[in-house]
Amino acid sequence: MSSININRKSKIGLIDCNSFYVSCERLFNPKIIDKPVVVLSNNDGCVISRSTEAKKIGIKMGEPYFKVKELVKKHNVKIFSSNYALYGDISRRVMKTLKSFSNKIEIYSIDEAFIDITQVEEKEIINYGREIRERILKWTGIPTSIGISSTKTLSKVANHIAKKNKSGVIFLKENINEQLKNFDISDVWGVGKQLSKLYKKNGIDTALKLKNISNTWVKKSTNVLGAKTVMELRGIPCINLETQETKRKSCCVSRSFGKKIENLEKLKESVTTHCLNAAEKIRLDNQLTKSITIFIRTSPFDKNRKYYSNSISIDLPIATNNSIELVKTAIKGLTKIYKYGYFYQKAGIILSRLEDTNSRELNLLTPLMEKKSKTLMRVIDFTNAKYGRNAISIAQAGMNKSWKMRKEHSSKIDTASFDLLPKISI
DNA sequence: TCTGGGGTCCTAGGACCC
DNA sequence: TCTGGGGTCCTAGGACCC
Repeated sequence: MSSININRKSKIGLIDCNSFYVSCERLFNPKIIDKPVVVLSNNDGCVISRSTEAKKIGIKMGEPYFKVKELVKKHNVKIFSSNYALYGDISRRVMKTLKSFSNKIEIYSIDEAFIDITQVEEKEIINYGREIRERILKWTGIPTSIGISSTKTLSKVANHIAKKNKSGVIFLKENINEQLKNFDISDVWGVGKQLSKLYKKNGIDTALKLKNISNTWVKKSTNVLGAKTVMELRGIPCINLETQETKRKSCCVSRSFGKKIENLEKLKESVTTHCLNAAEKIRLDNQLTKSITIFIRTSPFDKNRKYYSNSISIDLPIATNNSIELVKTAIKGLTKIYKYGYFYQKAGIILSRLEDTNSRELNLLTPLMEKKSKTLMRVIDFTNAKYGRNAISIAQAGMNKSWKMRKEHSSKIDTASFDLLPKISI
């Protein structure tokens, strides 16, 4: 079964890791446990994870790093560049621990999962939540918060409250309205920037007011998702628990450059590198792509220069996951959208309309070439897995990569390496 | 000087057909 | 001069999430 129906009597828990990336860095660096810590996005661009101490200082989520440098210096905040290999690994450990409680789990993001715990009796529910927290902390070292209620949207609300609560576990059943009354509309799951603006303009500034809005109004003013959110706040489940991990439908690889680039050759290098990475990803999942999109843009923040952004989508004649073929197509597309005289800040590719390799079995008519290229791709993937990404690459990807992103604060922790484990002297 | 990256879903509107 | 209407399918772009 890939999806579990949630009903009014369900108990759905949302487990969310506290300051996840920061917590991961702290695992390997006990000295920073009580210190203000932040983790930066790729290219050391924005703040994407903050410890409680860092939040208190006034460092905001998503803020550009250069804007908080003063605060960082003043309060001696510890800074980390992001290390997704590490976070992915720790995330798998957390999810595995969670599965020791139940298989009725939806892994919602790298640091969040829904769990169906309907079988647990109401009077036991808080204790059960505590047990989950304790086990995850003990087995992985990661602190979590748990919100429990009868719909996903309400358990999100509960989780939000649990984050600010000492116990870390909230069961939302009685006095829901009391809680929703003080719950800001923009913190409701599914209500983003645009919807917030619309709701606030109409005097709806809390979750309770949204809950009590008329069905006709919400359907007329928003879309089905808006209506679902309202129903879910009322305790009427509209969103199922997706227990089966599905394959991705598209695959995007893009990066900002460490410094802006003007030159087509350098853009080609980066697009080539992105293609190789994306192709490897879909091969790993046994997928083929039927369409590739290439996009480039200059910085949207630079008010002194003219903005340029363009993309092109190209359909592949036959679904493929062959790196070389994808690179060739991408370069062709890039050449079409490239304009001389701009300082580019970012480039990327998207593979879409992905399908399973199995859906297209090789048969007698399959050209020999295709079989050969499959073998070549397998060898490349194997070598790169063993000797590090890009051990084998193609010349087009460039050797010195002067456009490479900034990563000045990396903890360089590799969970597959013994050398980096803390040493104990006896 | 310096502003992330990778996804999903929905919908309006165009293309096409009869 | 007059220039339908209704249906389906597809896609780009927008909104949302973390």
